[in-house]
Amino acid sequence: MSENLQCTDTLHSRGFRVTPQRMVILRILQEADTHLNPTEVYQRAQHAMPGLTEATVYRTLAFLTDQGMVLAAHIGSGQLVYEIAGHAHHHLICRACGYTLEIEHELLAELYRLFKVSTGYQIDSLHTTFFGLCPECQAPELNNVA
Amino acid sequence: MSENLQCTDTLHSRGFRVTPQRMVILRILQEADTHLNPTEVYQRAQHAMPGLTEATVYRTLAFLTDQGMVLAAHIGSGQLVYEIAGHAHHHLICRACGYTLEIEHELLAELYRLFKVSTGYQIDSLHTTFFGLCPECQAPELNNVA
DNA sequence: TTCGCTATTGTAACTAGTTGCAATAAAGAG
DNA sequence: CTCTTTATTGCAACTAGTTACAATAGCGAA
Repeated sequence: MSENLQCTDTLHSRGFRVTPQRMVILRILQEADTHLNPTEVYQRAQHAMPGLTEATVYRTLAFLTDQGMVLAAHIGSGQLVYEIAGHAHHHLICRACGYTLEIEHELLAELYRLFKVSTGYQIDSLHTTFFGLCPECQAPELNNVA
Repeated sequence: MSENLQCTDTLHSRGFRVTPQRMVILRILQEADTHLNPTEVYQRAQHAMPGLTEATVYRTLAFLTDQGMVLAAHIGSGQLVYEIAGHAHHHLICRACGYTLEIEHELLAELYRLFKVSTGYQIDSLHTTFFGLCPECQAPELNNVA
């Protein structure tokens, strides 16, 4: 609830409007414990607000991402998913079983400093995705000899 | 040319067919000095092979990516681009001007080792994209005081 | 070389995502 | 409370990307 109030203030102070559509979509992302793709957001929003269109969902997600209230990430080939902007974190996704692990941003902070020093680029990706194999899915390929 | 022969052998040895469509698309990616999106690949392919369809371009790019001959990367919101698989590298993209810098994989190797130790995940992303601000685009926001 | 198997392509219909524009409604002024 | 401004929405048409299925064509076998 307090998060919603905070978002309301932020929007007001930046000259944007607080609309029920935006509040519904923010609420959905806050209550989700994981990332959602636009269609999932749309489906959940239908319950709270049957008239809401998919175009508005796409536009609102992009808008909230621009405002830094929501983080967008790519998972798999082309799928964009969204998540409420909380603690900065990144994803390790197993490309075999799809299991997703969150890692703290602090693990990448040193890398970002290295980028800054060696290239001048100030990186601010807060939601980077890395693909690989989780421990379970490495096993069949490596340990089946014995 | 020798790269094409190598790809031919690889496809044969894995039981896949060597088709003119695949060769054309591989050639285009080899001759491009940068990454291309599917539409750009399609347009260039039209010259060499007018009958080629866009569906085949999408399918072939996904296929070549699966085979490890081509690398796919996300740039911007939802755009997937492709690049011939050569040296492993990653991208730093300026979200203000869009300028893209390549960085060697070696810079991320230590991070991957850290992932492996702390989570067990064996990361193999060879084409990760980081967003931020390039040195020129940082200037107006930071240095305009004096 | 010819044949047969089947991976691959092209077609066309489909789903996903975007955008222009008129209608609506948030929010400040009176 | 009412009016005015204009950001935002819904609609509908659009572009981008995917997929089912029949036709085509690699390529190994004879």
